[in-house]
Amino acid sequence: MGVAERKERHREDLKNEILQAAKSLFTEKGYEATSIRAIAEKIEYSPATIYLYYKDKNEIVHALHRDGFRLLVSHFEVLNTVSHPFERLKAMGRAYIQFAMQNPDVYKLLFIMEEPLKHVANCFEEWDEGDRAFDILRKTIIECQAEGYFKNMDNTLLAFTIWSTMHGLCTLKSSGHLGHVGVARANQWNLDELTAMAYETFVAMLERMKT
Amino acid sequence: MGVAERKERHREDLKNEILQAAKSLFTEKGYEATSIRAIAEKIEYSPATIYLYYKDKNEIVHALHRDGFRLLVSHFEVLNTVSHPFERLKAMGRAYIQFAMQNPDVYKLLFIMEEPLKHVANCFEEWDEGDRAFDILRKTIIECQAEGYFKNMDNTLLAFTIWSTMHGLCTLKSSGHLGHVGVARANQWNLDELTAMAYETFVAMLERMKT
DNA sequence: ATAAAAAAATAAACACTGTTTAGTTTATTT
DNA sequence: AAATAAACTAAACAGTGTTTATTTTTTTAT
Repeated sequence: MGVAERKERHREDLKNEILQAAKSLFTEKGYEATSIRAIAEKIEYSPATIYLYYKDKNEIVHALHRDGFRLLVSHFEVLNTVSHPFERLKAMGRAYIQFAMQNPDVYKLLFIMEEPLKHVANCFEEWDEGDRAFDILRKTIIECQAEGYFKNMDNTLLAFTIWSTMHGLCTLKSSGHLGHVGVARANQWNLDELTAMAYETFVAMLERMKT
Repeated sequence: MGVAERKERHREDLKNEILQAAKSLFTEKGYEATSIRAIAEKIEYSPATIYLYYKDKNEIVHALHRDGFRLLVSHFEVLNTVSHPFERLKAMGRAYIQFAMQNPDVYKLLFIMEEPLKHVANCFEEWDEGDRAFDILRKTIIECQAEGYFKNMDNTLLAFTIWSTMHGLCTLKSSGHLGHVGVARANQWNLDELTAMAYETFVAMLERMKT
């Protein structure tokens, strides 16, 4: 009865091979510029074969979306070693920016594209990794409040605000908008320095939120 | 010699007609879902005619990009009547969110899509409206500093930070991410309320930046 | 008014895209 | 060895942005 299992394993292998090919092409050429035909050529199968393993292009995107959130959560997990909550919060911000810069296409998939999110909304049964990442932030904020930070502030609202700032910073940077206005007005710094310093400006604001 | 001028005027009319058709279709169906053929059908010309007036689809997008920034700047201009700089700053934030909510497709064109920005970068001669909008924010911050706000903070960096928060809030809201995590954790508010309150949370932070 | 020149508009094609259908090849079971 | 099931693919469909050759319309000159 090991035959069925071997075949099943082979199916899973090919499914994963498609995913890896798609991931590498998305990273190389971007989502819109990657065609099913290109993915098929990379794995040396016909385009129609892709559709035996994935319903459509969106399903491939969704699979990468799920993997992307796992990557982000694992990226955050090492920060559990930082015991002081406010230090951990500051490190989370830097880690978020780092993640966005190191994986721009994954970031796009997770937080910019609308299609993958719609798919998640239709899958009630499965636990959403995105929610988990948000709860990590919220939990850290609550711990900060126990240390005297952010008194009388709603933790969920503050989490939204902090997330917004991080997301805005990352997207304005990678879309080129920060570079466009930044080069002319702050030419003593390069783009990465500018991003880092804008974040430190925000941290300075958060630091004043004690008592 | 009025003949050439009349013809020129007719040319401009058609050019503008294409633009308006494109704008309405973009707003209705979104950028990617709007085809040249659909624009042509709307103005009742053949698809090829579009290319006599615009080099390609990007040039149409770019023209709308320019108009969009003019709209944004004009949206901000009424705020010059607010004399107190910090009040003006707060109002600018609300106006920014309002603009993004009322014109989601224009907002996408201005601050999310990368193509139009690249085009602007290649046009050194023309004054960029986007820069102007940023300078309005920066000028307001400088005036706030004269009133005792944001001491020892770099105005450009602070402008980036504030812009990032606004941009992050608007994009996370309209992409559905805010709704996705928000509905479960803050179901006493609807989406618009949630956005407004996250902004007020940020304003509360800015308010503490005095002295 | 008529023929020549110029301008404006288009039909048809090209090379792509995601996706589907019908058919062929390969592997397994009886 | 024949029948069945699984895996794969060639070819097509309807759509995309864009280009080329051609036709229609308008203007100019005789």
